[in-house]
Amino acid sequence: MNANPSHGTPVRVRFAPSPTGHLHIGGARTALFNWLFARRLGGAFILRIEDTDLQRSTRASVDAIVDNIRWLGLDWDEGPHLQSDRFPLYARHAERLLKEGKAYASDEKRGSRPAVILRRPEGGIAVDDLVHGRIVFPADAVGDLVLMKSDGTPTYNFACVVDDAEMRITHIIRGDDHLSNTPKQIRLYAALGLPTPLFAHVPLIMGPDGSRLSKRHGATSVGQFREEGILPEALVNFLALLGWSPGDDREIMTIKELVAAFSLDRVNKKSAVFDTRKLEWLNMQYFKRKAPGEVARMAVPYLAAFGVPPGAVQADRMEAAVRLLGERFRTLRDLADKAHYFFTDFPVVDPKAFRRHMHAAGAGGILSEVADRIERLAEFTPDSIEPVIRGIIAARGVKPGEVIQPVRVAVSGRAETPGIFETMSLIGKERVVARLRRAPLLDLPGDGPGAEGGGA
RNA sequence: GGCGCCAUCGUCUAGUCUGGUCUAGGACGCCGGGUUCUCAACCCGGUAACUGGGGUUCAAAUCCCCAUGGCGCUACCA
Repeated sequence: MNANPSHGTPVRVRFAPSPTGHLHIGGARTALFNWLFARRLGGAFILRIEDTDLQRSTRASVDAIVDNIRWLGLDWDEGPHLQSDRFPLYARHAERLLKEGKAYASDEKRGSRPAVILRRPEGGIAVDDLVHGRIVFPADAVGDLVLMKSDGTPTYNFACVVDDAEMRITHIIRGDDHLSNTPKQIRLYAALGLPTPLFAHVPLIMGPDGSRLSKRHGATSVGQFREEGILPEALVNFLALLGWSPGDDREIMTIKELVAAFSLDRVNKKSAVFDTRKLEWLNMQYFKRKAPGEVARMAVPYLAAFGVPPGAVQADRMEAAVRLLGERFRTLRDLADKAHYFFTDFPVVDPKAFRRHMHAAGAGGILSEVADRIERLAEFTPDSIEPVIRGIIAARGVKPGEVIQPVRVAVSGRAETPGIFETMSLIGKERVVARLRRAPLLDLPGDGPGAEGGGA
């Protein structure tokens, strides 16, 4: 049924999003599979924008999608072609089908002209899908098919088939949601007298509740993960593992390794649930493999959301903060949140941490003692700070945490930070002392009873 | 409703095509322990799955049928 491009024929695949919104995670995965397939086989990856729906398509969406595909590192060999530039082509093919009697003009008057409709096929249609195998559709599964709408624009199925044929696409790799379109399209290739490409329908990506991934599941666009500070290589790696696996136990794979290992016959049939936690874990794995200086540079723009404008970030200080934080962050946004207090006069204070450690008996006294003793230090290094704190712990005969935790909260605003001596040292003596002195005076909202609902 | 697709730990998956080597492997998460100034990381240990029922066979996660469930499509949207 399907044309079978011989081994010598160069592979040509395409990604054809419709520019009615952002680049969806499912679309990105489809683009990635197409790209991996093309690169693995030395073929061409073509970008085509399906903007036949003039009402819903926007220029901004085209730009955003293209930008995010580039960000993912998926370079294309041709395009982006816009279907809206190709309307005469579709009209020409429709005209031909009309002349040949394969299509008829609708007698229903809806727009300025009659719609062009393809006559229903005689028998059933079989699809030989590269991931599903042979699928047979009964004859009545395909009815008459509108090709050109009354407004003169082509329908999706028609424009798609004309373009895939014109662009000599050899393999159509797309989501399972297009499976039921396939018999219609095969029917169209036949009517057009054009060779039918091979099809590979990849499983859909679902939300945690098992329904198709959509906005209500939270972040679902590539742009949103980008804004969170997910690395493109981590997202690519993660997406590659959704519906495909290399067949061994490898999970952390570079783009190069993915290209080398990719094949359509290892693509799953079952839809996959998108697990943000595993994506974040993978993201951290990529941070671990990067130089702290590079991570620091990437994180600078994210600091703004925590009150630190890019101009206020000293590069060496940020790099030191990244080294100190180690593996304590999973996204760039997360890193910025955990590093902001190295750059501000005072930290954003977590009320829970404050309540827990600052209200402990003697906390105020401890903080002022630490401030007094530390202020006299000539050198403000981890090695000079530690004996002072240890000395106070010993003199009071308390557990280390009873001193260190109040200090940690006063100095960073939170109950978890890297080692306290290193943290204090990097923040700097002046700011540390000021924070220790101010903390006991703080009166945090949400602190007292009834403060929770007190808006008005 | 009709048509189609799919079905292994909570999640991603290996194993299914080419039945035995699977008392079903790995990873995320979760739980416990170690380390420790907190958290993270790390190390050790643990939890947890072949949807159900019928066949076929000496033997079924693997092959066949039915049921059930989930999802998709059912537009002059894409």
